[in-house]
Amino acid sequence: MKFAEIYERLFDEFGEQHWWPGETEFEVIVGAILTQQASWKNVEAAIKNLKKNKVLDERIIYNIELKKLEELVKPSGFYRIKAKRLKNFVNFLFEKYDGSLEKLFKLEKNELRKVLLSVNGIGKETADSIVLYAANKPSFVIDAYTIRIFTRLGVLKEKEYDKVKAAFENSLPQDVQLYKEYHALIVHLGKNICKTKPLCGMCPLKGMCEYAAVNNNHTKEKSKRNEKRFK
DNA sequence: ACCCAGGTGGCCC
DNA sequence: GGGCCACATGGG
Repeated sequence: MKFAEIYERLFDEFGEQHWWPGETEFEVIVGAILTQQASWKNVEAAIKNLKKNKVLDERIIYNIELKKLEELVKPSGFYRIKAKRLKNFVNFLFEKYDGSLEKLFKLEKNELRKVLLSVNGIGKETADSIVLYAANKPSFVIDAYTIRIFTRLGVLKEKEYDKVKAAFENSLPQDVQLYKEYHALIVHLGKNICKTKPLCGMCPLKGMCEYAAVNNNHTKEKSKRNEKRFK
């Protein structure tokens, strides 16, 4: 019930987010893998390297030497493991779908999600990002911001990925464009406003946000981290 | 000198 | 099923 209202507020405040920035389906997939726990700025640098060297292509990544690929994706961080993950994906694509994204994307969305999850290095968020932003099928993407923000809002009790995903999908029409925009707006809010401190005065969700609860959560999270760090 | 970023898998209990 | 950890670059 609240999910639609929050979307409206975010959209009114921030407008179209123009996600995903990738030019091709494959570029979206590469971006989805490289952006794991990395800033998009760093991912852009890595993708730029791939483009400059004309490597941003399924078959070329399939054939390229791992060491070479590692060098190119280095700016995105975790570069050895991410190079391996890109290889894992294209290996999967060529061995099971003749290297054809078109064939892969013919799968029904839940089936597509399932096979993507079978690739080592593609977890739930990456799989959903690929289903939604590359294959254009309505699979709501959940990330750390989504769980943090909606828990603080009191809209969510559950923090488990699949349950959170179901909560969004059961409250919204199955609309690819809406799912794309909503996730992008949540990330925008998380990055710019709800990051380290709840700036409720500037937040488009003011009035829905329990300020005290938010503050308490922050304090708890901080002290828990500090406790760990100083031990 | 910290902290954080559009996570994931492996290992342990 | 949950808690920890490694993975690594670039920016605040």
